[in-house]
This record gives sequence, C-alpha cells and structure tokens, in this order.
Amino acid sequence: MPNPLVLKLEQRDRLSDDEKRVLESAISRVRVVEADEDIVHEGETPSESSLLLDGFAARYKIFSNGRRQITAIHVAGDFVDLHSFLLKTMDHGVLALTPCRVAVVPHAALEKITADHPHLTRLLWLNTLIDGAIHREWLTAMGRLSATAHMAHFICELFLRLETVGRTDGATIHLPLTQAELGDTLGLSTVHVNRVLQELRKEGLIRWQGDALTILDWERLEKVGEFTPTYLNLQHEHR
Amino acid sequence: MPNPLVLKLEQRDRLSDDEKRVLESAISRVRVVEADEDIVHEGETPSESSLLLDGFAARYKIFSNGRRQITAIHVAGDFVDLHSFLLKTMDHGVLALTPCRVAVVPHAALEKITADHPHLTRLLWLNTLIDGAIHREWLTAMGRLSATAHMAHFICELFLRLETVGRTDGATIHLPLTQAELGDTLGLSTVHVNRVLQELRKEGLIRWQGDALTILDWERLEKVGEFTPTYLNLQHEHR
DNA sequence: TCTGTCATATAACATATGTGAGTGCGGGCT
DNA sequence: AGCCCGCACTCACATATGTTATATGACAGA
Repeated sequence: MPNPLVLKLEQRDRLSDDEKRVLESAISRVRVVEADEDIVHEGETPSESSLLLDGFAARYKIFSNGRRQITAIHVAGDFVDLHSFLLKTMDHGVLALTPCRVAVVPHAALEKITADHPHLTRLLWLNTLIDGAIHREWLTAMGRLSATAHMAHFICELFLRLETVGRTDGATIHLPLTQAELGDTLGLSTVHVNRVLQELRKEGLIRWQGDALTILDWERLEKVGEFTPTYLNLQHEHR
Repeated sequence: MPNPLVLKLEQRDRLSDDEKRVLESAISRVRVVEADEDIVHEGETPSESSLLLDGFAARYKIFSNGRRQITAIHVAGDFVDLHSFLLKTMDHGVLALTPCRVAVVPHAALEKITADHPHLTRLLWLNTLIDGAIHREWLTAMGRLSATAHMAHFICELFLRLETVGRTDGATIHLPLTQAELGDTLGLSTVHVNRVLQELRKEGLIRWQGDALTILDWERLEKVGEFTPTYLNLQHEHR
C-alpha cells in the first residue's frame, strides 16, 4: 500500500521521486499503538513526530473537572504532531481511537529536510497549514452552526478527507467514534449527539450501523451542514 | 520602532542579524488600510502576504444568511495571511478593525527565504504553528467553557499577546472591538456579550471604558477563564 | 441646534442544548 | 451459561443563551 502521506501531498502538488524517497527514508520505524492509548502525551517534548498510517486518532485537551474537547480527528496520512518539531512541547495529547499504525519521523530528519529540500519543506509546512484551515472551519461551525448542521458538516469533511487517501467504500466510511467522542469533538453533550443523529437519520441523510456510516444524500447533507470544501485545499497547485 | 514581527520571533528563538536584514528586505512596501476595509478578500489568490505593523485585524468567514464568525484577532507583529503563500486561495477574509499599517511581503521573497534560509523558514513556519495552537485553544474554549469563562480566557490571551509586542500599558490594553464584534469572535449574541461583560465588571475582574480595557485582578480572571498560556509558546528555544 | 447613526444597556420571552437518571442490547470474559 | 460493562437510546426537567424590541448616550454632519 502506498504511503498515505504521499497520496495526500500528491493531491496538492507534484512530488519528485527523490522527494518521495527522502520522505520514506525519514521514517525511522513503525510502531503500533493500542486503542485508547496516547500516541503523544500532553506536556511532553517529543524528539520525533508521528505519521498516522492506519487507524483513527484524536487531538484533545482535558480540563481539571474532566471535561474534554477534541480539536482534531486524524486519519491515515495525517502527521498528528508534526507541529511538535517546532513547537517543542505538546500543548495537548493525541489519543488513538482505534489501534493505530504510526510511522515515526525523528525531528533530526525533519531538520535535515528543511536544510536540504526547500520544496519538500514547503509541502510539510502546507500540511500543517491545512490543519490550521480545518481548525478555522471547525471554529466557525462551533460558533455559528446549530448542532445538527455542525454534525452534518463534520461528516462531510471526514468523508472527503478519507476519500483523498482512498479509505472510502462507495458512499460509506468507517467511523469508529462513540457518540460520547463525537460529543467531545463537536462540543455537545452525548445526549444531544444522539438526538442530532436521529434527526439526520430520520431525514434520510445518513445511515449509521456499527462502525459503518453511509451518506445517503450527499447534496442535502452538504446543504444542511453549509459545507464547502475549499478549505481542504484539494486542488493541485505548485507550492 | 522595531519591527514587531522581529520582537515576536525573538521571544521564541535567536535571530541572527543577517536573518533580521533578510526579513526587513523582504518587505516590498507598507500600505495603510482603513478601518472596516478588507486587508485580504475571501476567495482571492494573493501574490503577497501582509504583516500587520499597527492596528487590529480579524480573520472572518461569513455565511449566506449574514452570520459571521471571526476566527482570529490579529495585532501588531502578526502575519495575517502568511498561509496564503502555500494555501494559495484565501478561504476567509481579513478585515481591518481599526486603521492598519501593513507591511507587504511578496510570495517570491518568501519562496527565496525558504530556498536560502532554513532556520528563518522554520521560524516563519513556527509563526503559523502558533496560529494553529491558538485556534485549538479557541476550539476548546468554544466547546467546553461557559460564555463568561470564554470571555475571560479571550481577554487573558489578548493581553499576553499584546504584551509580547510591547503594546500594553500596565494592566491596560487598547481593545477597539465592539460588543457585536466580540460576539462574532466568541460565537455569542451581542446581548449575551453584554451580560457577560457586566458580570466580569461586577466581579471586579475588569474595567472597560471606551477603548481601554484594564485587568483589575489577573489571577482571578485567569482562573475564571481556565487560562494557561503554554499554548502561546512564549519560551525561548532553539527551533 | 437638530438629526441620524451607532454602540451600550435592559427587559421579556423563546428555545436549543445540557443534566441526571434509567432502560435495554450485545459482546467479551469467566 | 451467566455476567458484566460499555454503548446507544429515552425521558423529564433545568438553564444558558438567543431573539426581538426599546431606551439611552455619544458623536458626526447638516
């Protein structure tokens, strides 16, 4: 199977064979993280970054009283803590939601890339910029959309992101989040997540059975979620 | 007056004199933008990025029905659309909240920096990573804090950010936002912003007269807003 | 001086979402 | 086979926040 990060970057710009080799050889090892374990802990100062090859992961912050907010959901091809290369200490944790296969890239290798491969560096930078764009989109969804719209928006986004790394099966995706976890990502209570999902089902927009979520009516779902995918930067450009 | 971006970067890492010169000479011109005008429009594909030298600006998205969400407030030293260098097309607009002085940096100059100055490149990248960290913090505040706590949190953050570029006067800052604009940043209605401000005043945490906001009790404000500044990355490190 | 505009401030009321408690199902463990 | 235990799901009720409307003061322009 091709490296999903390469897949993802190639969607946005051309990668030379040399650059692909450099990326591959930056990986020092692959490790497996069990579900419900941290891939990176909050407060740590890692000396390597983790590239998700398989599975689902979440960035999260916890408050003293136990409330939790998930600030990003990561799928194959996402560099879950590339920012720790420069930010140094993690201001949040990264949790494996399912068993995860993770490619480990030492910061020394990243520093070398920045020294020797300007174009590849820009693509890695781009990668973190897209994370930022997604954050902004989530902010507007949290601030100005109803719970139902927010949920619809989230589903649309996740679907497209999975599609760009070839992890969709027709109109259905594998969505291994519990309703409580969905609540933590959307800023809702578990009960309300349930209400909202019922509504989307009743409207015939989605079906969700076990881990399989299928989108029954993409256009209406997009409309309910006021979803426009420009922020995902899926166009091919020279960067 | 020293370039506020340099001030900001020097807080996080050492800048060589050469790097400072490179940064300065990357500026092609300085322009002035009136209050309530866009510095950059949504949908544009700028060929240069804008560094805010003076004034307040906001990144925002608008929905068809006129609802607006502000996803970032920018102050002196902030590179308001550095990301457009690689993201190409703007997925949001940037609005001058007050008259703004803006240094213009052509993308060609940025590309040259990435080719010739790896360390400086990393610092620019860092800059966008800190934007991302702030976005994540806003997400958790929107998702899991009460309106009052969120407001307190916002005030704490803005104060520290202004302090690092030398724009505080004791415990008071210049806060030129209307309550409606504050609502658009926090995802609240104008009415509720007013209620929340009353409460913070009644509690003796802040005073807000005209444009001058003064923090009367930093410790309690921090506590109300569950504010911890780690995410602002104010430590000096080699990056 | 008058007038229009814009921002802050209040009030009464509407509603989306949260809270706390409880049910039932299915899968994994002993 | 029996038993947890986590998870989806429901209900009744509480409340934070939104909505709409109005009043007031500061200020700019005629």
